[in-house]
Amino acid sequence: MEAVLQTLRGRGHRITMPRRAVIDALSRAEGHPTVEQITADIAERWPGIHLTTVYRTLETLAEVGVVTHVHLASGTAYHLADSAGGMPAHVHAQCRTCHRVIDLPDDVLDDVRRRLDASAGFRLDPHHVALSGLCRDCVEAAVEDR
Amino acid sequence: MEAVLQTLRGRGHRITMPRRAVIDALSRAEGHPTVEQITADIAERWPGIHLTTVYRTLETLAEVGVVTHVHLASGTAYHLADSAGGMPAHVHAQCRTCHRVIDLPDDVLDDVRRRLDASAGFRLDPHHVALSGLCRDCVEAAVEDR
DNA sequence: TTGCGTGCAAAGTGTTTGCAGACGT
DNA sequence: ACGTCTGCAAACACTTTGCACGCAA
Repeated sequence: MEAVLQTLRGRGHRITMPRRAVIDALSRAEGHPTVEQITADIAERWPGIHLTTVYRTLETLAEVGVVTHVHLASGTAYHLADSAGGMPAHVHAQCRTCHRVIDLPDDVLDDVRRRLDASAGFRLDPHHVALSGLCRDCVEAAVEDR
Repeated sequence: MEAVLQTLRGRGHRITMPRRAVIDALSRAEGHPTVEQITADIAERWPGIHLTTVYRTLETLAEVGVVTHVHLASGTAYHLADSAGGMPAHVHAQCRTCHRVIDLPDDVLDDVRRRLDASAGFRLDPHHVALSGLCRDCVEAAVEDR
């Protein structure tokens, strides 16, 4: 938390209540909160922080490199970067039925990445979008439905 | 085209001008058009077809299984399904700089899929979202910028 | 003739922008 | 005191919905 604030200040940004609030929310968040969820979480302890401000704050934090975002089928989710005390980098997968996000080992796409680079010159960024599919529970639920 | 119309009719749907127009647009489309692009393309030859109708038509065609969609970072793109005379199924990758969509062999994610199924019970759907990264041209452009 | 499908308008989402005032430095 | 940040309202892009009419079957 303090380290993140220092990074911010070092880059010429100011330390404000909304920024503390967002960083706080991200650091205590379990999974991969959306802007909506972050704002809701903040609202309980730091009332009056506007949704717009959360968007702008996340943008600033991303620019400075302390937050990362993933594109999910259901929207965009944020979390603290590894270097800022968040989870180590990992690949995301999302269930297209229940929308649960599953964290995968960071190297699951390494082979694919090598292959795409070699064959098409395409530099895969494994963290930027979530893979899509069905989680175990939803597969089982689908089977029971028959 | 005719085959697709038959499928539609067989499922109890009616054959209408907008539906012909959308199928026509999809079958002559080069890449992975968005709803916007499909509508624009249609507008030239079949004026007066409303954006709303294109959305609804695509929904119907998807329900019947003749069109497929991919979630790109920049929106949703559609194309005819393999079984409806479209391209064979393939994996998509999109450049996060120029937004170009690159088609990849359908099997690039097979290993990953097997691994996710075995380790987490997650059934990957390789076609539903596009992988993200940088295409060759944009990698080179980035290097030149230094 | 029946009722599905369409055009149009309007409402919904999720995100961004413009502006005046508040506040960190 | 300066200039960045914030709250608010409004604009925005994309997608969905309600409704009355028109047309496929």
